[in-house]
Amino acid sequence: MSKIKVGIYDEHKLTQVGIGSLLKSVEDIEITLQSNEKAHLLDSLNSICPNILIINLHELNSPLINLISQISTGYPQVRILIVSVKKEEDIILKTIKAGAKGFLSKDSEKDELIEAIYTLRSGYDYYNKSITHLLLNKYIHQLKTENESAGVKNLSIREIEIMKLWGNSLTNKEIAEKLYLSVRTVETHKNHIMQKLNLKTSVDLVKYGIKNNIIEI
Amino acid sequence: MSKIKVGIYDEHKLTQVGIGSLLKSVEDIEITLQSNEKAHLLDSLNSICPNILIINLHELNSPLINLISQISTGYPQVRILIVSVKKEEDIILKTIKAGAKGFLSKDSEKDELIEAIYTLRSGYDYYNKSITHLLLNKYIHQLKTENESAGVKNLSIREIEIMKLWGNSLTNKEIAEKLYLSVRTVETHKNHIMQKLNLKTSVDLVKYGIKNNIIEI
DNA sequence: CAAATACTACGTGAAACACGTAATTTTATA
DNA sequence: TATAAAATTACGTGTTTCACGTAGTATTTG
Repeated sequence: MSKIKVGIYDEHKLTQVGIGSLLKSVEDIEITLQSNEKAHLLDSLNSICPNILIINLHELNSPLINLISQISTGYPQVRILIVSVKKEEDIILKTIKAGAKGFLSKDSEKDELIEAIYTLRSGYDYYNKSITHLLLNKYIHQLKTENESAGVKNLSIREIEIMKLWGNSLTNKEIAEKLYLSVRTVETHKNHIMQKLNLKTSVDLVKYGIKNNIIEI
Repeated sequence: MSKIKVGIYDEHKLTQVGIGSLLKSVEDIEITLQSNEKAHLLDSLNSICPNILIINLHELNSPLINLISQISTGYPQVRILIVSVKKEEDIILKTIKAGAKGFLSKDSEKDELIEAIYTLRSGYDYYNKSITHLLLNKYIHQLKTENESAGVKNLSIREIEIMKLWGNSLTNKEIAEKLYLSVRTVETHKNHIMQKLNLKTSVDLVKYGIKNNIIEI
């Protein structure tokens, strides 16, 4: 097999060099792209297409998240590996959601970095141990305590109230009567809900409600 | 530190002995309780309180799930480790939800069993690698997007087919197009479904579908 | 073979939904 | 505090879905 083409993106030159030199000594790996500037990176990706793009994450800001999702959708062959000092849950989740295929914390060993690269190369995702733990715990926690509605905050109290009644199999008319509203108002609230949550069908709304513990299954 | 007190519960005596003899040779572990009968186990827990209770899982039935949650709530100091031939997702999830703190599949090595025991002893949860993968994948998948699955009884094949598509947020029109039917036929099928299941609203239908694994949440 | 079930489809009226407009009130924020 | 933003209420209009009935044509089954 030919060498694994690795790109490195790092907004700080110094640390970029660090990762670069770490990988230089590895037989199967060749660094084909190094960049510390967004525009330059995107430009380069058009001509040079690495198998793995290591993004050295210092601070997670929305431009960077944007960059990740831009690359992961625009260049799906390029698999993104995040290397990050910080390993807060929400950083990891955001990068994964944005399309990163792997996540290493900075305290990882060189061996692990290489293992991660190989793993990504072979099509799997890679998350290092501490992160695996983090994700697992979060997931398990979610499994165990099926409670609070977190991201539901965008909905107003009234909207949630109506959603609950509706999720309890009441018709619009019944909801209207119970809340002393016109049926049209109930409809309007539901329209707003659908718009806010960007849902297409009421099936989606039921699912959303269940997932967010607004609707009892 | 004193020895780790391990209990073994196994509805089949033969396999119980297997695990027991495996652990007998381990210095730090002492088997303080062995049982193959629910009532006996619960009774014993009142006098003997092991640190770890290994439950050898052959078949997951609701009495067993009940037992797990009973122990995990009634005797929180006893940390439950499931050893199971089967490693289907839903079995794992159910045991975790019920309060198991660890899960090993039967193809695990002795070393892993011991590692699991130590890990549980020190207060952490333990899930073996293949399971970790499973959970992680499920979680990550959940983070990224969603999909579909297989069904149940009363309903005809066609009806389930339509229910699935509908549960996947297709409109009647889209379903009709996909299956080369008239929209009226799709409606008729849905009417039949509602009648058969004796459901009042489509909210109920979504819930039914989810509960019966026809609709993926 | 008869009976039941499945699959197809239409008619009709009611309910729900999509999308827009809009007045009033409450809440945030510059 | 003035003003913008969001929440709550409601209607108009056209489309889609739902409830309930009818019905012809398979297919399965006792």
